[in-house]
Amino acid sequence: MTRHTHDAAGLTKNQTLVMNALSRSDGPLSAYTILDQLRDKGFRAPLQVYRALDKLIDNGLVHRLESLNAFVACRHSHCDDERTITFMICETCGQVTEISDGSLDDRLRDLAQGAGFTLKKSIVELRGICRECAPPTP
Amino acid sequence: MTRHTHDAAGLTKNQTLVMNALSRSDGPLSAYTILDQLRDKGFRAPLQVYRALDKLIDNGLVHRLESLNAFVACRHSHCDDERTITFMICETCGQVTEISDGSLDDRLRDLAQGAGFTLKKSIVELRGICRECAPPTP
DNA sequence: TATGAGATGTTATATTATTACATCGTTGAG
DNA sequence: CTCAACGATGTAATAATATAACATCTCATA
Repeated sequence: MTRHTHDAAGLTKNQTLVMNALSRSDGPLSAYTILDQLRDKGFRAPLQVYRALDKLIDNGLVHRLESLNAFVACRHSHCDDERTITFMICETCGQVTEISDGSLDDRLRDLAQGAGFTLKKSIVELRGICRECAPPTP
Repeated sequence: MTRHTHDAAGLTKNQTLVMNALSRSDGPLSAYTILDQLRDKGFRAPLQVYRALDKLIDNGLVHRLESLNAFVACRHSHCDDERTITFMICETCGQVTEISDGSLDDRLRDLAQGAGFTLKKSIVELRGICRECAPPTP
């Protein structure tokens, strides 16, 4: 058995707490927001959050949004793991949508390969206004 | 005449100093690194750097790298202004290469449109190892 | 049981970014 | 010409994000 597990995915106590905080939220959370939400569960220091986030990100359960310095629970069916994920971030409501698109992924790989660049990770974040927040069509 | 200009592009004194610091550098610089480089030119506070950066970014002369919290001078021929720029960031040497690719841009626009998302800005940053830093081909 | 790896707790500090407010220079309306 | 308005600047303080360093704890297993 793996160590200190507290749920089906084999997460530790802190990892589970952080994961639950992100899953409950309908949008991205900053590390410090998570910390505040978990103070009454015994969290004291940012490192407790950052350490859990690191593992969750390694496992693919959480994504980091670089342009927000914030984190979201992965909403994906995890059939397509190694593929680039495109995040659409609404600047009005804060909602984040994940898209996995094969042809985008292919194009990015081709671009990298064409430059002799060994691709480790692709970051794609689209900033704009989501359908719900857009002015209604007349 | 426009205000406080100090060079051909119509930049102010502080904007010119920050621009020059970035142009001299062969890689991205953090705002605080720029601040340190400009202390002997009279810079005292981060805000002097951030304000200049904001304008330079508005003008398209500087790009912000979201995954590094750092800034680079634009190396582009500015023929293609409104297009998505892809940054290839070498995690070994720190060099950053800009690529402007039409088909990538088209794909991102299509993805956004398909979701009813009004696209304001696309962030594409590829992390990996550049050709020069890669192990030599045997 | 001893031990080693990974998880955790805690304090301090580093790094990145913004708020708030005062001043100054130029411009343009009157 | 004067002065109001705007944009750039200067400065201090603080907010927000992230990591370093070190001690302790838990558990699997050798």
